[in-house]
Amino acid sequence: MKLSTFQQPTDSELEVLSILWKNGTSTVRFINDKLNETRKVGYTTTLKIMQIMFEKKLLLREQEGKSHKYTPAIEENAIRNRLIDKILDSAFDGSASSLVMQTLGNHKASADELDKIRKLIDELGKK
Amino acid sequence: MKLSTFQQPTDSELEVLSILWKNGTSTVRFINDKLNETRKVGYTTTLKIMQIMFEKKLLLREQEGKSHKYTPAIEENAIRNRLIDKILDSAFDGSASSLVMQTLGNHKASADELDKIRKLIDELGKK
DNA sequence: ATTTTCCTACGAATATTTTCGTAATAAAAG
DNA sequence: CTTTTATTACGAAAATATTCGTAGGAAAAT
Repeated sequence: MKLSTFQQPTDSELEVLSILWKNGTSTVRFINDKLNETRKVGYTTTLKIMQIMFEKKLLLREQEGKSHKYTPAIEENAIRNRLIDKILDSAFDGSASSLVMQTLGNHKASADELDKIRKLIDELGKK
Repeated sequence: MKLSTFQQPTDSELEVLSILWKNGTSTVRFINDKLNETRKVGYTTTLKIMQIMFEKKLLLREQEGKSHKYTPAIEENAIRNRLIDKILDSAFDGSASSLVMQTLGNHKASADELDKIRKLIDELGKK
């Protein structure tokens, strides 16, 4: 049993969260610069999205001089699980093993990574 | 290398596709009934979505008396891969093994399924 | 001290997705 | 034959997400 304690982030919001998870607490300026490494986004666009995220409680913020510093209010793993659940539900008939196999089949993993996965499977098998 | 030959389905469109993949060629009426097992949706809403999908070439259709029968124009696996790529990119830093481990960690798989995955890993390891 | 730069807040325009009402018409039922 | 039912096409409303312009003001540069 798990109840939804936060709103599902949109695609744009997820981009912002990813940058924050990777780089830690940041300003709008920093996030906007990062986004612009990939695609053109206006500063006020990013600002607006982050303000909305703050309202939705997806981000925390604190004053820092004239500007704000933002921090994710939710854990990366929570969102990861959410996303996994969503595609399991919508496209994999709820079958986790299908998702796993399809993923492994289409994306190279190093011998090292395969080993880690094997170990996890062994663990899971024991119980 | 793979280039995008079809448009990404929206969430609603994906629901329709799932039903079609599971049940085969169907009418709007059938899809709408299925959808209404889960949530309330008007008939013309479903009709409209399927008409748009036809325009986008996500569905094929053929006349059948007064009505149409629709068939998916794209393969389930193509969409599955698309969805996997998307969340890998947006939330898993591109790491397939992270996605796999997170999935296994959070969703029970039967001993049988675990076995199949193990075999796949062995296969992949050989190459 | 004045100008320029940088930030927030706000509102509105744009784009996209989802929803449904209405009209036309064909088929089925009576 | 007439009425009821089922279906498509179409357009537009509603809901949601994204984008950006403008104004106000604080800080920094000149």
